[in-house]
Amino acid sequence: MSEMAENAGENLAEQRRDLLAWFDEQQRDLPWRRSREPYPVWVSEVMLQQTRVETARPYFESFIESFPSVEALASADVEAVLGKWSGLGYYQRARRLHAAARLIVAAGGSFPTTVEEWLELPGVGRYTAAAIASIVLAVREPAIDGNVMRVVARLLALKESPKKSAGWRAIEAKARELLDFDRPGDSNQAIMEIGAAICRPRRPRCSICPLEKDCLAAAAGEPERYPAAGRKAPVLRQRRRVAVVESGGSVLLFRRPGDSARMAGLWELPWIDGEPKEGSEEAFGQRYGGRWKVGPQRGRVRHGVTNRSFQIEVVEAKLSSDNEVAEGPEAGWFRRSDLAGVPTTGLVGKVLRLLDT
DNA sequence: AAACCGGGGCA
DNA sequence: TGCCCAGGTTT
Repeated sequence: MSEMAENAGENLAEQRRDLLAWFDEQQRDLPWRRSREPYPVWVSEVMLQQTRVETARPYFESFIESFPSVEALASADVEAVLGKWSGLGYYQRARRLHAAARLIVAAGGSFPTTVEEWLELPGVGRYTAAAIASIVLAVREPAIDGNVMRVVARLLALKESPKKSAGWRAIEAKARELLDFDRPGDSNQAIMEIGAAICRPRRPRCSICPLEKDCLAAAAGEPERYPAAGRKAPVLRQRRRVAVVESGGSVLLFRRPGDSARMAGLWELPWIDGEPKEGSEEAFGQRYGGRWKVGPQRGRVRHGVTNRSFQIEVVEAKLSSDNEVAEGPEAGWFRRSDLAGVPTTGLVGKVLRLLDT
């Protein structure tokens, strides 16, 4: 072995040690880190898809309490699962988690034992499969999420965008090198945690980073320059009017069709699209049935998803007769205090919170 | 590869 | 308001 290659190998071994030493000392106490059982690790990884740790934490504890095992999850009604997920967003994750639980139980109740088997489950992509397999099975597979992408792009001072295949391959190779041979799951979690706590998108705290001496971006004094930005899609703006119909302490919600492309089967507030103008009473009537009387505006909320931004006007409304809405989509009256276990869209909670203030 | 998924939190 | 987050799936 040449001297240079030998040094590189020693540096790598040192980086792995530094990473684990930092993790052993600084890792957060998170509920899903209390065991390495596949079920809680799997649930946590799905909840953490596109979701911050502190947001997911209370949902995880409540979810595990309601569905303590894969058997409990599989035998639960999908409605109950969605109800516990309500407020977390991206509800397809809950549907896929539930469907995967039924697949696992139907196949005998044992969890996958390889990355490839995990990948076959709905809702488990290459990130999640690698994360679970490294934590539960000690498989040496890099779990590359947005945090890892940023940390490694900075370590390498990577010129290419990680969203291009060349850039992504470079990140994957480096991330793999950083994994300990005995504790790859802790290595993966350590890089992610550094991304969240130290190697932040803006104002990274390089001086307390265990990898600072190995980081080319830090050495160049411009860590924020990485990762190289890809093309950003323009945000589409759209106006919407949402109606709150209250009667006897209950609010009127409608159920989205079960085969709907988005938010299938969730309960939502009645809405119509377009510029707010006269005539929206007819539009509500056409969409939901009944004769509508639209009252005063109660406020505005913004509801953004990925590359879409809804500007929503919240109005009060009344119906001349409750049973007239039976013509439209499935309708239901819900007491505000009972909504906790009901699978509603995120917007329902947002609008009702607005009315409380 | 790119679009889409119709979330949520924070500066 | 823009940006980011422990991404997955479809086209």
